Amino acid sequence: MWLSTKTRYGLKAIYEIAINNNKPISLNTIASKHDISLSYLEQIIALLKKDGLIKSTRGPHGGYSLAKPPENIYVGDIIRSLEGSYAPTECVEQNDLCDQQASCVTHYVYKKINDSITEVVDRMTLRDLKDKML
Amino acid sequence: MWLSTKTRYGLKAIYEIAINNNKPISLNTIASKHDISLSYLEQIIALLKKDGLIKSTRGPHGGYSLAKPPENIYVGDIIRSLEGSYAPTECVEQNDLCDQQASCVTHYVYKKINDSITEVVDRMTLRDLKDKML
DNA sequence: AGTATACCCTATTTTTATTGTCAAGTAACA
DNA sequence: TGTTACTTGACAATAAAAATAGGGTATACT
Repeated sequence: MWLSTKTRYGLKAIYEIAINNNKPISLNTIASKHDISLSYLEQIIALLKKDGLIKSTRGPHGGYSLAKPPENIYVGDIIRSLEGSYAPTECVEQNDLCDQQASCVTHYVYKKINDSITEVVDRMTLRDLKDKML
Repeated sequence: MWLSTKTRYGLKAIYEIAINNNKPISLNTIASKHDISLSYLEQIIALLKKDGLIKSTRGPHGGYSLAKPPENIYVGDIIRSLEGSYAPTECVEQNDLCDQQASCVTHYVYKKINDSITEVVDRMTLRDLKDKML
């Protein structure tokens, strides 16, 4: 299991935000529904906000809502925001780490894996997920 | 970076074994070539042996060689032997962990990712890697 | 027989990252 | 003007990964 709780909680959270249809939803609501500590959820949600995927409304009846239409928010964006990277190795995400990439057979394997994950997550949007569950 | 050094070192090692063409190669040779501690490499290689991917020859001129033809050894087998699992979440590898899989949108995402990795690693054999680098 | 080589096994330590908790704020709005 | 809710930063607990250490056993070649 290589996805951290940050990503797992965060993905659930942004999906909750998405299905709330533009009405702000409070972290308290999400935290109690999914049994996550509020403090921890605050840290997680801050990542998604920093990367411009969600926006916040303060005060009573405030909360979080999507910063753009769900069809423009890719699962890949969400995972990269929360997890940082889903690359199986550093040499795949950081090209200058090793100068033998061209002749490195293991790098070839890792790149194939990374590409196949990208293929999945950068084709899938929050709109797709919403539609799927209706 | 979610693949452990176990997998990274181990994959390099079994590839070295594979390109040595049935002649046993010692761990000392591999360890010094790739700058890995011998003790650590021993632990790693033991996993591959336990799972029947390589075999050992003791004594002088001994070492490790493939237990079967390279076209019958899949990269998926190697990674599963070394890493245990490449599933992004537990709920993907262990079905009885959560009873809401059918209606769980995040499970859907994780399963898609897992399937795409399987697609890559269970199509790739050590023969393919050898051929690629010739 | 003796010795060097190389595999074999288990325990322990070090290091690092994850997973949270806690506390003290700031902003918005009814 | 008080309540709701977001914001920030420090830090502790835990678990896993990464590596070290040190003993042993089998085998080939003098």
